[in-house]
Amino acid sequence: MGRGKIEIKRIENATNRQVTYSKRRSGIMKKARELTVLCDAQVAIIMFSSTGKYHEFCSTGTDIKGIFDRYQQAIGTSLWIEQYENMQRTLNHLKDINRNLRTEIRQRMGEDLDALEFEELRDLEQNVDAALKEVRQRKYHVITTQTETYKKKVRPFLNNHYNL
Amino acid sequence: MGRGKIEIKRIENATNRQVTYSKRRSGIMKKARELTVLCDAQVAIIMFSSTGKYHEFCSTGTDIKGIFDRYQQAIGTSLWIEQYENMQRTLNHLKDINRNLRTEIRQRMGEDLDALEFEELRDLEQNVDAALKEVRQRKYHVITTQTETYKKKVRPFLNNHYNL
DNA sequence: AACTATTTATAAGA
DNA sequence: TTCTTATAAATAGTT
Repeated sequence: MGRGKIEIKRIENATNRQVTYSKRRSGIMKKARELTVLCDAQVAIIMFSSTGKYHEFCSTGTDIKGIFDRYQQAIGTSLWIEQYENMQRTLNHLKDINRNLRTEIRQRMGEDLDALEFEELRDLEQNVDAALKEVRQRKYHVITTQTETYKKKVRPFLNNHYNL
Repeated sequence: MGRGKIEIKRIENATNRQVTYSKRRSGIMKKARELTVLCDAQVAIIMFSSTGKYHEFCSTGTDIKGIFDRYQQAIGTSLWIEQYENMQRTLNHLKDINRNLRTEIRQRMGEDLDALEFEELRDLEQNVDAALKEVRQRKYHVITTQTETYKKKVRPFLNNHYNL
């Protein structure tokens, strides 16, 4: 398509090569844009010229990263997707655990007891009662053996910074 | 270019859309191949049709990953490392929280008290003592108001599955 | 899948 | 570089 037919092989003249690159690049980008609109497709294009300059195209509603993510899922060879999803699962698991732990602590502080049934309350009572005895015993032990001055450090029982 | 001019907007007929996608896709791929040869360029293309099928093009001498790596270097910022490191930080933070919460619970159970100093023990004792009163009060409340039969559900106080 | 009338892209020239 | 234009190439509608 042009004044003459050309052979598809490397253009040796550097200037011509750059001009052709520029023209054909914009041609491909236009075609890509049309394809995404006409056919409701997602397209990502990355180009590097022989001089090292890069250009990209990406269909609207996503980005290069999004399309590459999808690509990796499609071919199954997830280079980092798998690791990412693993982490996401672990993260959610940890959040669940932390929520449970905080509930446990609140109940051990005598809060949020409405959700507990009688048998649970009975177990909790016995458990807290036993704990209280342990703490008192330990406190007595400290009083009778410890001689140094105590630091003023305050323990953060269920402080706000425990929440993520 | 065809029997008639078309408007660049989504083709509503699904069959036509697929046919056009197929034709134009091969057109773009051909153009991309020609560009890489004529202009000695590197090109990567990823496409997803509206039906979810994917196709790719990549210039010879490299691969999709290679071009995306180069792209990331070109734009100077890794698209994925950042997100990954963010997650890693969040994960470690959650693990710290989790560890603190479990320590708190153990101490509220009267375990691992050796690390506590006198004032901490005194606070803990008061706290557990107050909690015990709350639990007893609640248990009494349940006994005197609840009439239904209690389910046999066992609460998992600090069960193993709390650990990650 | 093929065909072909048209539109579109572009090579070479200005 | 940007514009022009003759010609090659792509493709929309059809079979």
